[in-house]
Amino acid sequence: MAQDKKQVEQITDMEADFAQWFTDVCRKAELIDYTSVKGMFIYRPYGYAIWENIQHGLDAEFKKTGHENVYLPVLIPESLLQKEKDHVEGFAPECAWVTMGGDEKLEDRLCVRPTSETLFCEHYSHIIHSWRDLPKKYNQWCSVLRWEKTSRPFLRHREFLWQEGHTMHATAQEAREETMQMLGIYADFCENVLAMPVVKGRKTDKEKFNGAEETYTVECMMHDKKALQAGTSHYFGDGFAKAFDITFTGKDNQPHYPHQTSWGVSTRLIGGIIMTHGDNNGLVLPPRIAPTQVIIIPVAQHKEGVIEASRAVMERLQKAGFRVKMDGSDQSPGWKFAEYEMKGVPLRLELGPKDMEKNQCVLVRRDSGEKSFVSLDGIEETVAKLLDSIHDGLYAKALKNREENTYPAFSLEEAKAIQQEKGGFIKTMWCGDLECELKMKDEAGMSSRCMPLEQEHLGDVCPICGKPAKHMIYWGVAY
RNA sequence: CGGGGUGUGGCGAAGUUUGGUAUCGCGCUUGGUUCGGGACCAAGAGGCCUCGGGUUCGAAUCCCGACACUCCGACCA
Repeated sequence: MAQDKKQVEQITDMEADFAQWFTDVCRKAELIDYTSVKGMFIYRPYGYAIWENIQHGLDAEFKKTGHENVYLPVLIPESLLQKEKDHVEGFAPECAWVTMGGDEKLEDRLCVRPTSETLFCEHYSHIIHSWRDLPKKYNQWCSVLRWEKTSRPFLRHREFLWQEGHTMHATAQEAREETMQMLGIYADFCENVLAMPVVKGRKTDKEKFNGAEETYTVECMMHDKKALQAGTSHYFGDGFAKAFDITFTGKDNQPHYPHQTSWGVSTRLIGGIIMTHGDNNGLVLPPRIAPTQVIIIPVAQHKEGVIEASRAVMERLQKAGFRVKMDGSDQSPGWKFAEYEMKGVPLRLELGPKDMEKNQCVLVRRDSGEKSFVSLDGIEETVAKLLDSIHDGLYAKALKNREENTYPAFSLEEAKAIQQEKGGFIKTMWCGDLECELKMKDEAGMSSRCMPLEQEHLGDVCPICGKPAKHMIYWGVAY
């Protein structure tokens, strides 16, 4: 069945209204529900299951690289938050405050954590004394609160789920290596598990994290050509250590400040998955993250043996390690086809009386709609191959979208024209001055995305001011 | 935070201009027939019309206010 044919009428076409399409998918695929508090969303079982799979995958990578999970409190005293000047300036405007305990007013009001650098620093100041105590490589899975003015499912919540890694190292070099290692883990995860190609790069001073020396990012292009920052990794130097008075005694018996990193990804990744792979029939999930990889639909299930045969196939596939479900409800087959397409299940397996006679089943890919009749002998291998092929196809399609919508520009006018006519990423040279960055924002409506680690030489001068260029940089409209 | 739009059973809407018993489609429940692309027939259940004030004999409808959703900006690692 051709995939360009729209089969789910409940979802707005993405070409007609991308924002409405996104909201429709979030709701119709049963990922999310709204609550009576603005910007606060319920992750429904299917949506939360995607997050759990992200957690399992990333957590395993964190553990492999020597990180330990911890849990810190949800409340931060204002006095603690204020110790690092840039940090408090960045976050104070979007903090939610606890000012009452029961019916008593609190002397030092408490901020609901927007991020936990300050708490980690306080804790590290207690437990780091000697070079033998380093490195400390902690990670926390939790939710954070930011009082955003506008909110959208997955992309901007007032409360969202994330992980925040916070590490302390004896040397700057080791901390820098950690920063880059974690950026690499995020990039690999996005590409190999979520099928989302990324651009790895460094943020400009304007865009970097408040209090960081350097911020690195993995940037993705969504289907509507807008940019989404999928993950971020910061090198802090010893700025926080100084502000929080964290010192250790080195092998030289002298006091030293440790060097710090932090890094995180959030449930925004789910928004990225939706906007990278989704189509007009709804969600399209990359197989390695899909809560259900194969949905089995028994056809004419009242006929003798159909349910039993379907269940047998399900059990075989489950035994082979796939996440498989069978829908034996009394909805019509057509209803079920539409339902699981909307929910983005990568592979549908149909099994009816005709198939049973021939010892076969029907497999339908969610990404292309391609249908094949395959033998039940060796079904495990067939499914494995198809799921890998779907992953590769999704990745290739997303990469093609990014490549076809990335343009070099050699003047501000050209950048502006490309942005207005085509959108997408624009790459230029850049002198490094904030003034030029602001000009690009004001005149072309684009913010800097990153200075990619893989630099290209597009020229010698900054196209905005004409001064000598220091970097190649990506620009775009971002979520 | 500024500007626009919207708020009526679970969902989508009509009704608001011109105040007078709450409508439709889908979904839901039960029974039956169906079953390879959102099946059909029959009988049912379900509504503080977002919330709070006001005007009126009477408000979904008019007036004032609040809240939420949504779009465009600003802001936002």
